[in-house]
Amino acid sequence: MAKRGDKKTKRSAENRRRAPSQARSRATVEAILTATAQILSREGPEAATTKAIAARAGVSIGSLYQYFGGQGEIIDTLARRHVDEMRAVLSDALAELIRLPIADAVPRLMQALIASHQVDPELDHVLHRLQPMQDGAIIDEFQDFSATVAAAALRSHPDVEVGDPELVGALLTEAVGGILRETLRRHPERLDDPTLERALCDIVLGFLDRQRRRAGGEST
Amino acid sequence: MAKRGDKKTKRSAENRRRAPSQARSRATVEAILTATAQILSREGPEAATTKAIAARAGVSIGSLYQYFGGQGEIIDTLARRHVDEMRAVLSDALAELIRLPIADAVPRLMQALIASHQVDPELDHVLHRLQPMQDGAIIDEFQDFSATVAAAALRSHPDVEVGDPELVGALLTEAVGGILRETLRRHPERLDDPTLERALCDIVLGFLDRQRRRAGGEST
Amino acid sequence: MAKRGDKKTKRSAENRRRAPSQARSRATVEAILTATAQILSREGPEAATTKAIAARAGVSIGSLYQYFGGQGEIIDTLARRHVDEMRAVLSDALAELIRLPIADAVPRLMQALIASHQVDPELDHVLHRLQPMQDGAIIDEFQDFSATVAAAALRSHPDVEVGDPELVGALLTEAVGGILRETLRRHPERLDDPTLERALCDIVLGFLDRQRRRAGGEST
Amino acid sequence: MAKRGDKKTKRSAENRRRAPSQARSRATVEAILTATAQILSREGPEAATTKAIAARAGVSIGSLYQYFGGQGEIIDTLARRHVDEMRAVLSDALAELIRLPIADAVPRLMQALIASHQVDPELDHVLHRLQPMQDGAIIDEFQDFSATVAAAALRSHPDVEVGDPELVGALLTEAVGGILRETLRRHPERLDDPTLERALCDIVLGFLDRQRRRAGGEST
DNA sequence: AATGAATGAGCCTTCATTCAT
DNA sequence: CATGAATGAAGGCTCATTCAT
Repeated sequence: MAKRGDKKTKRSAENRRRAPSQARSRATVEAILTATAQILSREGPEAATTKAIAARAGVSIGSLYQYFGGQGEIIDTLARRHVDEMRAVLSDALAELIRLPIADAVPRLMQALIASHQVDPELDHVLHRLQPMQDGAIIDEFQDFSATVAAAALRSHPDVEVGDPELVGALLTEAVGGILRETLRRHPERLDDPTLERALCDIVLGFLDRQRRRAGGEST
Repeated sequence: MAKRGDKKTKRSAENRRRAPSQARSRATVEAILTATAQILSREGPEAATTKAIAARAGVSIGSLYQYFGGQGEIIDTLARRHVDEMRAVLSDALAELIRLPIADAVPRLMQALIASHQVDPELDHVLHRLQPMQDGAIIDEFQDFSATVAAAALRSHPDVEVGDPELVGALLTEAVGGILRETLRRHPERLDDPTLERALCDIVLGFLDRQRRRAGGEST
Repeated sequence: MAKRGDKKTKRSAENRRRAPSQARSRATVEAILTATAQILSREGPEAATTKAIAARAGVSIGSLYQYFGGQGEIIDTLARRHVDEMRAVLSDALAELIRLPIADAVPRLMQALIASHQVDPELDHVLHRLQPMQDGAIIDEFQDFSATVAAAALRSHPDVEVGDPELVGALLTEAVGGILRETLRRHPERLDDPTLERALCDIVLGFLDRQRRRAGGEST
Repeated sequence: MAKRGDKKTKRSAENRRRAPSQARSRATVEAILTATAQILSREGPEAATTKAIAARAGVSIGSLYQYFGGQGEIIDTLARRHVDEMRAVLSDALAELIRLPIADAVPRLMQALIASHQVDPELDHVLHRLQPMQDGAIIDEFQDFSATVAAAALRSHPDVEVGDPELVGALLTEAVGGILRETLRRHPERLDDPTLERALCDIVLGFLDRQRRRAGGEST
């Protein structure tokens, strides 16, 4: 690896790869992505060389370039998939959230966030390290999505009063996300502890309590 | 970069460069560290090659190895300094925290955490990305320190009731740290908004409220 | 060069390049080995840098690592080939040696030793200089082989009486080898002088004479 | 090390060093040479960097260049000393050699050769590896000296008949030298075995026997 | 004289990418 | 389409030598 984001990439994005349409092609693309994900999470970013990816995928290095614009694109694609998976897990839990009172909705949301972070924590961590620092990193989309979801929930719940649902949604999901990522990285055993989920709920609900009180106090 | 944490580091304690004692030496060391910090925060980890560091520091590559065991050691030293600075900023605000009621102590603590995260946000972010997945990363020491400080505060305040001050301290600082780092990275303008600080306080105090209520409820 | 025998060699059996199978590959390998041999014998070990080898072989530096684990492995391979060649030349002359009386066998053996040392004297010399002080140097295998051959010859000839054929074989081949290498290195013109071969025979036969006499005298 | 004989040496021989005349200077020179010899024989040629030499000698790197034209000159000086020592050991045993009959002279000579090779076998070996390949290597002077001594002995002994004393002297000393160096390098334990010395004598005397017989036969 | 910080050419090796087969 | 040999820019590091102090 080690070269992502460098200026010396010689190939422009619109190069040669075709959209995989054949079954064979699709299988190759899958193999490449799976291989990359495995290497990335098991051996770390430095191990994810094109040679290693091709070897584990059981294809030739040339095939990598048949289907992807280069190493960076493989990782971007992987990031997109990973984010989509996390997003999907989160979405699944969202359907009836609106109808629940907030005290019930928050635990569900927390469970969903925990679940989505468990999709592939190592990969998630590696992708966070690998994505460019600039804005627009694919991996950041999950945080944005969570924030949006949270904001919508805050906005639609009549028993919640917050001044700026967008901001609050962002802050709360950043807080929860920060906790979850740190926990998964450094204290994965805590995930089995129901205390964690309860604490996450308390953070969110406690915050909303105070916001409500504050709003009430201000308006009185 | 891309090689930190590799297995092939072969420099032992013996042949490590001597601690600089002359004024000239110290200046060189400073130049190297400053140059590295600049490149790291402005151009990213990939740009921090030995050549680039030496060039920006205005010294020869050889001088890098006069004072550091290699590229990794430069970054480690930088990380240590950065963590120490952040820790110092946090510590400064800690003195009389114990005497204050929690509702006053928390805002102070939040201000201190905000201030410590402002020491060098870009560098902080890059160092977080540079850290290996395993435990023991230097940059993690700030989180550990914050957690310890928070735990001590929770423990020593009579108006706080939490079951596991260590865990709660860790979770709250992870939440706040997560928010701050994301905010600094993606929405730095929010820092000027007093809403942020208030929100952080609400998160912490709201959580403690609920913990207290829960504890009270359980014991009743 | 200068780095052979260092501790930092990190290439394990796993990631060693595959044995070349295609014709193109074999040609590249040959080119690399030939280039290395040439540089080694014409310009000395210091000149055998990877850059120089690749340049003379007409390949890129990367190709060196496609087929060899590194500079050291190229030289080891070369050494092995050289030793095998020398061994082959010596072996060819060995077939019917046993049936000849010792006075006829020794001249043949000397001729064979001379011939085997003429395979590539400069390379031989450089390889001797390159060898580490410890045991196990590839280049030493020729001496060991010669010693074994000589010991077998001594043991199987009824007109020879020596106490310790292994030791005597080793000493005589060391003597002859020492003479031949020095002669080739510093006085190559002497090789054309039939005196040399005669002298080598006289050394061996004279020594065996005395051993026989000593053995006879002792038993009488 | 590793750079001896390279073209890029920037300094010409007639550079700056003064002949050491003060006591202090002489001590420094000694320290440097001793340090170099130690490193060379104990740790091998790769370890003999100017830094290591200066460190072990307890002087600064600068001092190396005060007294020597560079690393190469240190080693050359060391080689000269080593050769001189070996030569001295050999010379000491030479005085009354001429008066002894050859059968008594040869054992003495062998003892002397063994003794001279024991002066510092490791250093001797390293110097052989380090000296340039071209003619005129300092380390070769011992062989030349031995050959000359041997030739003189052969010439002056009435009970010896050889056609070309110079050549024979060279060959015999090459043989003995080859045996001794190989023995010291690979089988140092054999030196304690009196068999070795006897074998060396037998080689020389056996050879001379045959030469005499040949000469006698030819003249008859 | 002595010191040792500074220099920088040069070394070995890696790895993303290309392209002939 | 697939292959993988070939490429070569770039990286980290070493070490003989210089020179200001």
